Amino acid sequence: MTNTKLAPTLHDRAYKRLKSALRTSAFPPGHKVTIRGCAEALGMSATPIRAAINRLVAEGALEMPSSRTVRVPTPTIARLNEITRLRLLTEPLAVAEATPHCDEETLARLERHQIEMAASAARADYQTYLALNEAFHFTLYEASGMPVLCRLIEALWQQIGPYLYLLEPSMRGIEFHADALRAVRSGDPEAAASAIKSDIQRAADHLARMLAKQHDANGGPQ
Amino acid sequence: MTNTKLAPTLHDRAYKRLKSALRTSAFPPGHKVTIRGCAEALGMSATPIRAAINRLVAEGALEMPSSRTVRVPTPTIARLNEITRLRLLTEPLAVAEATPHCDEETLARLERHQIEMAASAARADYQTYLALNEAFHFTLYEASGMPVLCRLIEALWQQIGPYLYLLEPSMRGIEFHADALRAVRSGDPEAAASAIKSDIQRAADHLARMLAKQHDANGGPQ
DNA sequence: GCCTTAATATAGTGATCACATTAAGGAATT
DNA sequence: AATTCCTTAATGTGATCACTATATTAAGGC
Repeated sequence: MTNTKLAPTLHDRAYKRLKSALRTSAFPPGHKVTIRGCAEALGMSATPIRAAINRLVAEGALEMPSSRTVRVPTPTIARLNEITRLRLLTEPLAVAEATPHCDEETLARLERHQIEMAASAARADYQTYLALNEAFHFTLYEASGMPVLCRLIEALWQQIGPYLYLLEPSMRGIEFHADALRAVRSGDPEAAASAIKSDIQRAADHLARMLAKQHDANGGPQ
Repeated sequence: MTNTKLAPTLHDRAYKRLKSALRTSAFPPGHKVTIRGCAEALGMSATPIRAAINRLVAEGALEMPSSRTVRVPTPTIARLNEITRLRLLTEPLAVAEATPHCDEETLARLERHQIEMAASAARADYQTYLALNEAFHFTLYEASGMPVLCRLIEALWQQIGPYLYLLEPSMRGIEFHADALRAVRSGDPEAAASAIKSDIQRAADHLARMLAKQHDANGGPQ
């Protein structure tokens, strides 16, 4: 019992730090991610960084064009559209499946998340808002009892990480969460799925608008 | 231009070897996979093995219960059912999307794969049959132009690897491939999707039957 | 002045080593 | 004979080092 704090390995910490950096768009799109660079930045050796980068590449959060270079994926409208389609396919299924399996405790946690989300939105605290949004969605999804589906959705979220920061100025979507919560409470899977669909669609529309604006602000291709 | 053969790194070779071993059920379910053991078996150092194992864990092909042990996932009926549902959700979509985008060359490749599949089935060459089956499905899916979806489906296939060998005695499913091919040729997305659905459902039914038989051959739980 | 080529810096690949932790096996005691 | 404790073997973690390939830059020639 010399040290009870060493349980999370350096691999985990490196992975979480890098993942968080990607989620918050700390690296610009197309940025080259190097092992030695990250190692120096995070103050650890190359080994845990290597593992973390490998994992993120395997998950699709980073791309490896030439097996020699690793970089942050560049947002494209086509990619965003594809991910949105896949989210619309998978997440409503998770919600519909979760609806009959939701116990009181899960419902209470969802409610709490939703209330705190409204509070953080009022404070314009974007970081907390995003974290709570993720927590709301995934506590709901995990109630489906479909772990493979949950991992799959997580991978999709990982891949829209670089886009998320574009949503900052809006911070809407809570109303759809309320709809979903009501539908789950009354045991209506289709209504719950539909509410989540609206939530996803709204976020995607907003992102597409932002991306298009930013795209022709850069003056077209090349 | 001294050496043109070194291009595939040891990481890749280790990954492919392990992946193939899992695909062909070379390791029994629940088998403990150790870094040093694999390193000695594959005749290489620990470093590439570690990366390969990490990647396979990230992809869900291996599971890591205690961050200290890595093992081959144990097949359960619930897991198989979930993966089947997700396959039925995603793969028909890929086929329907691929149908209008299939050019002549892709169609020719699909036809060739199908013919060779029939030949390998006649020879009872199960390894080749499985490889060609995979090739058929993924050339079709990749014609959809949805790379994220394709990666996702690949992850699902990875996770049914330990189950596949159970299918050995049957080697059916070519008829659904023929249906799918016809539907794609005539530009009917729904019919193509439906054919793939039948293919998946048939394989799943067969697997479930085998799994149930093996399950009560082991005499219930414990 | 531009293109080509060589040299250097940078970064990934892979091996090896030291350390910590856990699991297993054997021996001793009850 | 069974159980418990201690020793030892096995394994993952993390660091470091040597090697190699690639990219960048500078210098020389056309």
